Order: sequence, then C-alpha cells, then structure tokens
Amino acid sequence: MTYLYDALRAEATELLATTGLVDAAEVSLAIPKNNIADLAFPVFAVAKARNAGNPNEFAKLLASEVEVSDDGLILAAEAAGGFVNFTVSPRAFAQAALTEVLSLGDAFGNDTQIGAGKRLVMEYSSPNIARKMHVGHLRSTVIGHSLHKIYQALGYEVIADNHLGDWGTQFGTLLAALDQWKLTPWNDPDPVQSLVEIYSRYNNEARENPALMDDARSWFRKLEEGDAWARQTWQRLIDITMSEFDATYARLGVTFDTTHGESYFEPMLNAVVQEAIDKGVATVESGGPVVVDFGDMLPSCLLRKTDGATLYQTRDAATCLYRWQTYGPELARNIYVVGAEQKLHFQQVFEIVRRMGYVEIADRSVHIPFGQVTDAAGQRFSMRKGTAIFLNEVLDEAIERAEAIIREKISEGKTELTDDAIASVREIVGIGGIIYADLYQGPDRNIKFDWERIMSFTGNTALYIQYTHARCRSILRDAGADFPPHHADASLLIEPEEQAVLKQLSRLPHVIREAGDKFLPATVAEWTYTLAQEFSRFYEKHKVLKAATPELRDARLNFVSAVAQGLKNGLALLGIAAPEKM
RNA sequence: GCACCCGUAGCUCAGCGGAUAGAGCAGUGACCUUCUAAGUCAUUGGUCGGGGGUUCGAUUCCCUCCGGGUGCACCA
Repeated sequence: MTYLYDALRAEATELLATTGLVDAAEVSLAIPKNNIADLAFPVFAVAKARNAGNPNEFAKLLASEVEVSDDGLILAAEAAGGFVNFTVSPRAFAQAALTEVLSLGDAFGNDTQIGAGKRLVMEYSSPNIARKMHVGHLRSTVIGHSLHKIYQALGYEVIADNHLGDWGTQFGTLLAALDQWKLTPWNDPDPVQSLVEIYSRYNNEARENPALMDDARSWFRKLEEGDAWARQTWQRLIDITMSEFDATYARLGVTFDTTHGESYFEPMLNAVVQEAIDKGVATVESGGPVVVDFGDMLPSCLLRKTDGATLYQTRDAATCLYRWQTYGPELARNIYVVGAEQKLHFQQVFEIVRRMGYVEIADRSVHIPFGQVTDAAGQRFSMRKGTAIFLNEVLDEAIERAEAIIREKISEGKTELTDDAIASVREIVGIGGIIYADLYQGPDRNIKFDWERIMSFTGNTALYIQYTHARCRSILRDAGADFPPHHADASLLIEPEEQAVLKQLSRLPHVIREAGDKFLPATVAEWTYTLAQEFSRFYEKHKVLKAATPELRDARLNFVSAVAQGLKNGLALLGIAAPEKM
C-alpha cells in the first residue's frame, strides 16, 4: 500500500537522486524538529562517504541542484546547516491527505500487504483458573490486545491464545477440599471468590495436618489419570472461572481465538522430553532429573524433576513446538506478552527449541516483557498479604470516577446526556482511561498504581482524545444535512493549524508499521494524542460551521470528519472506544 | 557473585547517532454573549545519575562506577 506519506518520501528521494550528487539508496529521510520543514535529509553520512567536504556546503549544493516540478507534492528544498529541508505544497498536500483518509475510512492507516499470507500467534493475559484476575493481569491483556489489533492492521492472520493456568497441584488441593468438605462453590454467589477462600483454607489447615497435602497430591494424580469425578469437577472449576473472566474480557473488549491452557499440552510433554534427550539437548542425571546445560550462555534448567514431574520450561517448549507444527511455515512470529521477570525463562525455552533443531520457530519466537505494577510505595501487590487489587474492582472504580466527572460537567451545563448515554459513556471513558494509562508509555518501566495519574481528566489521557473526537462528531451533527458536503475543495485548507493536523494525520500508516516493528503500542498512543492536540489548536482558532465562505465550510466539514476518523482509528488500535458525544 | 531492565524538568513519561532535549501533571498569568473551557495561549522549571572513551557530532553507541528493580534447576 502506498500512502501519501510514502509518495512524499519517494518524491524527495527522487529529487535528490536526479541531481546526480547522491544515490537513492543513500538517502534516509527524517522528520525535522520543531516543524522547521516537512521532511529533511541529513547529508552528513553521504558527505563523508563521498569526500564531499563540509556538510553545510554539500547541503547547499544539493539544495540548489534540486529542481522541483510544478505538479509534485514538494514545493521547495532548502539547505539549513547540514540538512536539506523539504516543504510540501500546501494545497496539493491537503487534497491528497484528506482524500486518502476519507476514502479509506476505518481502514486508513492499515497496510495489509505487509502481513499478507502470514500468521502470527500471540499469547497474552493468561490468568490462573480458580483465581481472581488482579491488576497484574492488566498489562499483559492490554498490551497483547493492542498488538493484536496492530498486527491485524498490518494484514497478519493473528491467532490470540489465552494460555490459562489450568493445571498443577493446586487443582489437587481444590479437589481434595471439595471432596472432604462436600462443597459446591458453583452454587455460591461469587464462585471464584469461594474457590480462592477454599484453597487458602485448605492450605492453612494442611500446615497443621500434613496428611491433607498427601490427599491433595493423590487427587492431582487421580486427575492426571483421568478419574471421572476429578475430571468433571476440574472442568467445572474452569467453567465457573471462565464465565467470570469472560465477563471481564467483555468489559475490556478483549477476545481470544484459542484458550489452550497448560493442561492442553500435558499429553505432549513426555515426547518432548524424550526428544530432547535423544537429540542430546538434555541429559538424564543420576537420580532421574532431566537437565539442560547451556554452558556459559545461560543458567541450566530442568525439563523433568527427580519425581518425574515436568516444569514450566517443559510446557512452554512443548507449546512452542505445537504452534510450529500446527500453524506451519506461514507462522511468521510466535509472540509472548509476559512479564519481564520471565525473561530468562523464555531465553531458555527458545534456546532449547533451537538446539532441538527447530531453528525457524526459535528465531520467530519473541518475548515482549513488561515491568510490574506496584503500589504507591513501589511495593509489589501480594495475593498472600491481601494487598492485591482485583481487576474488576479497578474497572468498577474507573467507571465510577468517570461517571462523577460526567455528572460534574452536566451540572456545570457543559454538556447534556441522557441516563442511557451516561451509562455508555462512563464505560467508554473509565475503561479507556485504564487502558490508555498502561499503553501511553513503553512497557519496560515498572508502573506505580496511582489513581490520580491513571484516571486524570486532563492532558495526555484517553479522555482528552475521546473528548476531541466527541467535539468533532458534535460539529458534524450540527452541520445536519450539510454533511457530507457535495462538493468540497480540500485545497482551501492552507491555514498553519490545518496543515499541522493534516501532516499528523498522514503519518498514521508509518506509525502503525513502526509500532509493529517495535512491538510498541505507545507509538500509536503518542500519534493519536498529538493528532488530538493539533486539532484542539485548530478548533480554538478557526470556525467550521461559521467559516468565512460556504466552500471553506464544506472543506472544513470534511477535514473534521477526517480528524474524527483518525482519532477513532488510533484509539481502536489501542483497544479504546471513541464516543459520539460526551 | 553473575545476568537483564530502569535512572531525562518537583512528579509521570517521549526522544535512542544529527539542527535551540519535548509533552502532560503540578506552579504562575491570561482566554467562555461565538461549533462541548474535559479546551487553548503564555510562562517558570533540565550539569539528559557520575566519570571516561568512540565520532565531524552522543541523552542516544562502548567501558566503568553509583542508585532502584528483576531473575539465576526440581514453583509458575
């Protein structure tokens, strides 16, 4: 897909190449700082490579040799320091920019050729069955979901997998408790909460009475062996937990294509361990444990314990191989959105797979790590200490805070909304705020969970972007039958504020590609925020409905429509909704 | 001890080889009879953790030190 953004760069490159002073391949263009120009070519590297002397002089020479054409997008080339700066022709640029946004609509920014014919597996969220989702699950869910949207925009067939924690001795514990105490948590008002309490109570009692743990282990063994009641009850635990998780995902707008929990891979583990041994990747040590030694490269790890049980690494190696076998060579990437504390784990898993001879999938597997969510004092939230904040509580609180600000604006006479509209807008604003607070920054840092910051109602927030979108839609509503206009001449949009908005709009395709390359939704968040900011500056200074001429009014109506579209598309890539009115 | 991540304005973060280091919040001062002031404009605030090095040029790359976080086989 060739966008205006691409055409502009191609034209600048061509202009430079036709001077004969540089080759097209040597030209790498940058976006200038402080809006000095629209595109820049830093000549330093080329000047040096060609022994062309002083970069400032070389830039002057280049700029003087560039001959712009009358029907091109570029108006002029000027030297400034060691740069050749290009400025666009405002009318032609406005025309082209507006046309592509309005004609592509929801698809504006997408470049489906990039991923065409390629598949991509993404593992994210991955909570544990019989537990509550807490703030710690938010990051994986929200980052994963946004990347999911971004890769779809790039044309990949994305398979989102929720890798549930649905296996392990904790299920033996729960089965033992349910059996001994004859409990039916599925009939309780908050079944998952009951499971959490039952689990905790059983473990507490087991501290006094170690025989209880033997019972738990024996129930897990029965589960593994396929005991009918154990299997049926285990499935029931999954069902009641998933019905709660699904409700949370629905609030966040998150969906998955597969939910292959750890149990799904259980039957494959023995074969994987055996294959690793056969290929000399792992060795059986005296006493029985199966060890992988990476030499100086990485700390060694286990594929099988002395008691014969498998480990996390075993399961993830099996998962990785399963995906490669199931999704085939079209699988371009196997992505794990999992906390940074698992970094070493994934290095080990990918290296095991590589040493087993599956180099392609090892190369295509990537771990997207992110920092932890801590409390205001920088302490980790702990389930055990009871300091954990549950995800549903976070969402409830966000929605309440959103409603409070909405009602405040209504009471100040700033807006009018029906009760139905309030009910919808508070969700969009509250949940959007939570998502944006996580995505607007890169994933590496730890995040201090701070209500004042994540539910701020001013500045760089989802709310600001949503508000800007609502203002755009409001203008279009007020235009009534005049929108869409029959004839609109976008070349009238030559005010600096209009040009700034259009330039930002035209960069979305580039931003989506970059976000995909860097696995970084924050790139899209920043673009969307900047677009809202540029539009707000326009909005402050210029009138749309009361523009000086009917022609200008028509052009600006289309302009506003394009901005709304851009804001909506940007937010959608983050997994955030754009309200029509707020 | 070893490995990885982070350290940029009072606070939260962009920028990651190029032009005077940018936003938001907080502070100060303006702007609503005019399309939603949830906004806009102006302004205050920086030895880019310290020190070396590579480079025409370093917040950005390399080394080293300091501070904070995380991980380092029979948990996941």
